[in-house]
Amino acid sequence: VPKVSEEHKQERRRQILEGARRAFAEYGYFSTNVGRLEKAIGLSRGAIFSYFPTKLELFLALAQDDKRALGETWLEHGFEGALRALTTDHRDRAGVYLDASRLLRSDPKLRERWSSIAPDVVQAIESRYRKQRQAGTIRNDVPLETVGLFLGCILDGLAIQSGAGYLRDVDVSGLVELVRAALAPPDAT
Amino acid sequence: VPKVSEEHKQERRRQILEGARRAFAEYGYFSTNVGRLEKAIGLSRGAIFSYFPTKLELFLALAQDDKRALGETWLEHGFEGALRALTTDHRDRAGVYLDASRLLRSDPKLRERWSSIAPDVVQAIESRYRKQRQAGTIRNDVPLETVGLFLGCILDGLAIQSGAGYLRDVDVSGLVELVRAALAPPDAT
Amino acid sequence: VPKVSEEHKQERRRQILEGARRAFAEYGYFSTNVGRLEKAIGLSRGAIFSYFPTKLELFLALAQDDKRALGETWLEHGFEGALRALTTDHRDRAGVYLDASRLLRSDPKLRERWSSIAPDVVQAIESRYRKQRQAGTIRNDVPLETVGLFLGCILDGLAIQSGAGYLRDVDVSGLVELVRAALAPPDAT
Amino acid sequence: VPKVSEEHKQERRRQILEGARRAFAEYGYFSTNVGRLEKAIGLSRGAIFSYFPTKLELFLALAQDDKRALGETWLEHGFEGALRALTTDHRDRAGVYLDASRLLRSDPKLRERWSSIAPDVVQAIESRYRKQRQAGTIRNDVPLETVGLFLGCILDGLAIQSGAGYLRDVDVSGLVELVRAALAPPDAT
DNA sequence: ACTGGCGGGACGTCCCGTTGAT
DNA sequence: ATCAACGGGACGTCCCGCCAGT
Repeated sequence: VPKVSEEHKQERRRQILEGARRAFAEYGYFSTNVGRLEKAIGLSRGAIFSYFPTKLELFLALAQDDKRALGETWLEHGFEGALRALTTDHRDRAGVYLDASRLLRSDPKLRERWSSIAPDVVQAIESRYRKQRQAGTIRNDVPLETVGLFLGCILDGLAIQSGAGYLRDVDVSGLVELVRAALAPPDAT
Repeated sequence: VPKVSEEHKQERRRQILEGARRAFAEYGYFSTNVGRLEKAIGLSRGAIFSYFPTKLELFLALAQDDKRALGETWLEHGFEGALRALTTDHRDRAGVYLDASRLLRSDPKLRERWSSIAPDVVQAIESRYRKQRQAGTIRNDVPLETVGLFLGCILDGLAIQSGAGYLRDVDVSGLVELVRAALAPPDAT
Repeated sequence: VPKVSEEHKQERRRQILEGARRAFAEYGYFSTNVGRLEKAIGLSRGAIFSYFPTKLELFLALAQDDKRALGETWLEHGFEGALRALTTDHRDRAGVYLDASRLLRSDPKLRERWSSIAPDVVQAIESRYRKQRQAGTIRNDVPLETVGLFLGCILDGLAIQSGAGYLRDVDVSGLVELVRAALAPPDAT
Repeated sequence: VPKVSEEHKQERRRQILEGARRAFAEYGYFSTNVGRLEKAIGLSRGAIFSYFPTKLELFLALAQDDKRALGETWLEHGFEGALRALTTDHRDRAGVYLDASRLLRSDPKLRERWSSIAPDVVQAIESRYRKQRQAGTIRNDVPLETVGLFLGCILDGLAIQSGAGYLRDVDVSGLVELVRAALAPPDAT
């Protein structure tokens, strides 16, 4: 018989993830020591490490959530919506995402793990663009892969630039217009 | 009377920076410990830290060099050249650049320092796009700032994606074509 | 809910201070590295530095205790008692005291901190000698300050000499007699 | 054939010792790193270490000089002269002396070495007090050794106290009077 | 004779994850 | 379930002394 309800555990888990996101976003993965996690989360080491075995696992769980969340935002509100989210609600997520990207560079095992996150969402996005391409909504003279690379660059690049600090009011609308123009079929006058 | 010639010191400095770049690119700033620096550089702690007071200063000197180098490549070989460089010769630079971006997020003092690097190159690039905009080579219905944001996103984004590892042969040509289309004047049929 | 009782913590604190005193007395402040502290205390770095933030703070806490303890011995057993204690029970304290004196020379901030230790005891000692001076028990043709300087020199000097090692059996009785003669009223035949 | 004269070498040696004294007095033995020595002396590592094999040997040579110098001052100007010198010209020497005392505590080999310094001067001082004792100038109801302990305590104690900083104008005259009274024959009315 | 680049050991501190106590 | 004391490894930096170079 569990002492606490399953809901309680889920609630605690959420509390830990939320606090951890704030800490990781503010200090970065490596500069976030356990003391800072404790403070940001409001629980002690023991509690935190009973939900996640290591600091890295906690971080990865977070990054995983974020990757899925960003993908779902993209699906639900379109690319523009994803961009806007990056500069508003998901700002902290962008920090985590950046750290994750950096960790991925160095560790092939992590890369594998990363690519297996939320495959359904990734495929849904891909299939949407494939359809748009076939329907002629977006140009089809560049490979679909390149379109993905392009959009990924914009997303990731915005994550970096929005964190640089000198971008208070990012002109997302302008950016979206440029992206639209880039992907518009050539004959669209 | 100095023990070694000035040239020798410059040579050593270059040796240290080159080795450090390899190490930082492979492991990331935080996971590059001094032992790895020693091994990658081929010198001892004593030598390394007689040229740079701290690991951070060494890293920043590197990032500074890279920011300028990328800017100069951009000036000399155009945006496409800069993109290609990122995926070929400058690949290691991209890793350093990514780490720098992450460090910048957390530290306002570093941000200030970063923005004061190579202002001449930055201004030269800006003025070039301003002229192109006035000449009608690129569209003028979006602010110059937004063009900068767009190009910056592509560059930074490519830096992230090229390091992710699953991009062996990046379709830079396709990417360039999309960028061209994005910036082309609307009436260019 | 704390894991261990308050008593346990006090006990641990005492254990650390006692071990640290042995180590500092034997090797001196600077030659007492953390490994020696661990060995002398019987706890690990983690434990020690969870009670005292730095080696210096640990040392200062110790010196503070000692200054107060010596003063209280002086009050309770008189100057002779303090002298005897220095050569017997407080021998380790003398070593710590000597190191503290040396540290104080170089650092004004430490000096200030030092002078604010156990002011009640210091004042009690002062007032005792003031009364003795007024009562004619000790000579009053030298300023009270000079008496303090004199006694302080004897105490500090004995701390040095007793540690020099070549003084196994210090003639404290003779020393006390000389001190008595020095302070006796001139007309006391 | 030596390139430089013997005088030059002696001069250099003196320069090194003088600079080193300033540095050691200001920072203490352990906090005086070689960089500070270089600055205080005006020579580089290489030069310094060609005259003294290690930092410790340089320090000991200094302390040795100081012990002899203080003894000679004592012989020449009496105990009062030695006391006054400690608070004026020899102030820096006091710092070195204190460090030496601390080092001696921990190292028996150093102790032996220390006690073999300037035996002639030490014996001259001893014999002077032996004569005074026999002549009845100072009391003879305490062992000569105790007199030595007493005077040593005063000297060492003053070295400590004069460095504490809160003693700007030390009442040496008063101190001397107390010492005189302590050693005066009992029947001296 | 003198300089200072350099090797490499040692230091104090930090920090993660475990464990025993509540 | 939660806490915080604790172990012990690893880190960046400092620093001494050597010796190659002028």
